[in-house]
Amino acid sequence: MTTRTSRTDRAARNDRALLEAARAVLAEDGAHASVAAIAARAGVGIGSLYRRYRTKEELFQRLAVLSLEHWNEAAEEGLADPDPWAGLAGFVTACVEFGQGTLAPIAGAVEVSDEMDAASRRGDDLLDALVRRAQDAGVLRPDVAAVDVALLIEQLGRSPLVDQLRKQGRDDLLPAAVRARARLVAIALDGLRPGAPGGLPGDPPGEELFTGRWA
Amino acid sequence: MTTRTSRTDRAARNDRALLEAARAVLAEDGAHASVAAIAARAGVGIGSLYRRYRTKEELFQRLAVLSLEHWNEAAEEGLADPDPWAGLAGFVTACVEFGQGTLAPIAGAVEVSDEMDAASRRGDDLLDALVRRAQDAGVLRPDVAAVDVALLIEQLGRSPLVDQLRKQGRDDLLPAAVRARARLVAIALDGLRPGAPGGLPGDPPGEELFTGRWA
DNA sequence: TTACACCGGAGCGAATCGCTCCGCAAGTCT
DNA sequence: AGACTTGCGGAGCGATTCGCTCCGGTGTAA
Repeated sequence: MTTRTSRTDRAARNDRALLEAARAVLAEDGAHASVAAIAARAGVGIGSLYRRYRTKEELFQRLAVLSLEHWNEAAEEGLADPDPWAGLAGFVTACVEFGQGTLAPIAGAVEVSDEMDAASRRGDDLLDALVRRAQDAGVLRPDVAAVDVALLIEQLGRSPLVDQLRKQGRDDLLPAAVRARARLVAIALDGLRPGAPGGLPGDPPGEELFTGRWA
Repeated sequence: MTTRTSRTDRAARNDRALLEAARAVLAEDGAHASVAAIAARAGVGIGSLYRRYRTKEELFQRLAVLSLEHWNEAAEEGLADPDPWAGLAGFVTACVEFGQGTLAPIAGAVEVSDEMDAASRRGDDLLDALVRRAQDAGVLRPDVAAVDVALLIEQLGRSPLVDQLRKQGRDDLLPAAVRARARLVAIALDGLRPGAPGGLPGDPPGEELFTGRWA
């Protein structure tokens, strides 16, 4: 049997491909990523891109919303885990693997909508809850602040390890790079557990440092 | 008394300013950093830049050499420390604060000279010694490889926390960003100490993943 | 004062940018 | 089946930015 692909099916698939391509190109090229590069990677014409998103900014804004939504969903899944440590660790891992932080280059460029602002505040609250629950259970060192965890995710989530290799066409090394990043995450997570000999230097930084807030 | 500045003094100062500016702009703008931006930040005319470095590539190559030299000097200082842990921790801290890893965007672009190749291999050996000494002393978890430490430095050394804020002109937040980064380094270092409940996932990755090798 | 080494930046051609517009292929209706 | 309609792809637009050259101006040394 031959499966017919309707026009709307095709449009939806193009949209998904565009968003995924945009994330990849943005991670590789930074804030100056061109729409031509995004369309090419998605296997889509420039015209199709501009029918779906009227400007480059509109596409980037959509991307930011998706990023915030993923953050919040991952945090909710973490809170649903009965084990406080596993919940926090799973959240951090999910965010790093998703590439949370690869959008940082455009954080100051896109205009913040009300929707983004609300999602961002909700993400703050969810992370706070995740951190406080782990600390109350005694499985997270008490001197780390929620913003420390957020910055850790942002820092490890943008991955030269993965994105840059892909840009250079070294696709053969990609699986190794993903494994290497997982090891770094494991090291950082171990550093978050209680029992460290010394405390953290300085006071916790202000929340405004975290570009992932988009607000 | 008025201090006379000779022509050669001025030239030397311009050269230092150019290199520092190049590092800063490269960290902020990525691989597509323009020579105009570098010259402007250095407070120097484009003409002066092109008298000292005949092409953009030549400037970037010089930058890579400086980066390798700093790595090796920091590693030697670490080995000179009688305390194996303090030596390793100091090395990591020095490399992160120097911004080792901010040059990663151009790692695949500049041509590798024999000088760079030799310095790179020497850097590998120094790091190996640093890691092995700490593990033999029992102050570094045995399941981390030297390349894990190298990747950690590269990942934390490129600092959106610092560079991106500077690009956005938020100089007021810079000290806070530096402190925040120091806290992340402290967390990661604690994760490198022995006594973690679980081991690291997967095998240590191959050395070829570390772009800082420049070879 | 004269001579000149060095500096700064206007401006070159080439490349790339975001974006528009239209010819064409492929589902949908009669 | 044939006409209609919808959405796709990419050539090409003006504007911008790129790396780099080249020369008039500036300030030091003699």
